[in-house]
Amino acid sequence: MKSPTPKQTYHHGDLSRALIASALALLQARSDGEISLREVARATGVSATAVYRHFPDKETLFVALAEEGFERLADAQLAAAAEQAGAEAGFKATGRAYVRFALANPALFRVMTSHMHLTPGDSAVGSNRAKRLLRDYVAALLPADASEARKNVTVVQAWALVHGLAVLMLGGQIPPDPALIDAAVDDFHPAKRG
Amino acid sequence: MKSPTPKQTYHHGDLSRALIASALALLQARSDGEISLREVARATGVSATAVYRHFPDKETLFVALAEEGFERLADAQLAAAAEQAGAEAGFKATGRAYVRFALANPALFRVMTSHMHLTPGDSAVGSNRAKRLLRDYVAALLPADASEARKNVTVVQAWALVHGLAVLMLGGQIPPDPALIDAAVDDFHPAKRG
DNA sequence: CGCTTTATGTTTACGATGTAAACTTAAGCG
DNA sequence: CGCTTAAGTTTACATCGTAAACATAAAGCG
Repeated sequence: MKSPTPKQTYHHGDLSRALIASALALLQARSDGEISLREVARATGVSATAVYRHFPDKETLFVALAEEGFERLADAQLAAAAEQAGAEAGFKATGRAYVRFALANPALFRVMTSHMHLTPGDSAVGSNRAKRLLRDYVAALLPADASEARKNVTVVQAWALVHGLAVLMLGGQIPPDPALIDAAVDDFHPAKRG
Repeated sequence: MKSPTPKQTYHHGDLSRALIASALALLQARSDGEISLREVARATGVSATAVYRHFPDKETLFVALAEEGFERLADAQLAAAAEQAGAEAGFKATGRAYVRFALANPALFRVMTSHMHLTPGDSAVGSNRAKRLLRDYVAALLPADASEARKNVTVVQAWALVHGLAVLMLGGQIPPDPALIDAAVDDFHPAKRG
């Protein structure tokens, strides 16, 4: 049997997790601007090239960060939904949580959206939880005989609405006003018929 | 003697315009990835530091690119609206044009959205034309007694919807299907009451 | 136990980038 | 003409991502 305390068999002690942790901390600190590989290595107290033993390149490290971000987003959305009774209230709560998360974690959110295109397809991406939640809510809100295409369009609309709100507010194009988030999300009504 | 063709009073001949032109050409070619200052200078046939006689830094050059992009976007939206009769048809046409523009000019659109936060406030930003168009359409579509706040919310919703669609499609999160654009945009109906 | 292998890091090095500083050239103007 | 200044160039530097060579510690095996 192995040691009772969760120990690592590695040299330094699970560097990849340490790198991700310091990177997340850096992202939380600097709410804008890019973050560099070397900066992450420095914050972890390790040489820059040590990173390459755990990630093939900077991009891959950032994809890992993005995945952690999607996990947290999904957590926030599920928690927000759990506080609500009824499909419509829950649906809207997830939307508000999406925008609030982006505003609360601007740098992380930007990393998430910059590296979405590299998510390894169907492999374990945490955002799948959030996607399923959204799909289920849409199915519950639409008439039972709604076509699959119609559900799809509604999912896309809802996602685009909150994503657009988040990005535009982060970019300073729209005031990051909580009341505006609530109004814009709550007043979204899926078209009953196409 | 000098040449009779339109000459400039400057040394090289209006470098800043030449820089912007080659930068736009580069953006059209590479539909993804960043573009560097030195790359733009190289493409213009000039030394890297020559750029600094016309722009204080890279950021400012890119803001100029973004402004040109917003002009073109506004042109595309106004042209699309002009082809339609009636407020609702025109409104939707501008939305479709927004998303189509992004998909047709991915690199330019990314520069536009990355540098939106630096638009010099009220100073001559071309996007103001597009914003006014949107505002006017919303005013025409909403009941005459709609409050200013309600109009505002509708403007924000419409903008967020098309912007989110564009960004998510560019990021590969949503298939860049023209039919999906049409469906998502056309099925947007402003809430009559908040 | 010692020896070999392999995982994990480090140092060094290279080309690219953004930009500051010093220098050069060419227009414009008295 | 010579002076001033605007427009470019060369050089230099810190930083970045990352390749290559080297170092070391852990693991495995006789």
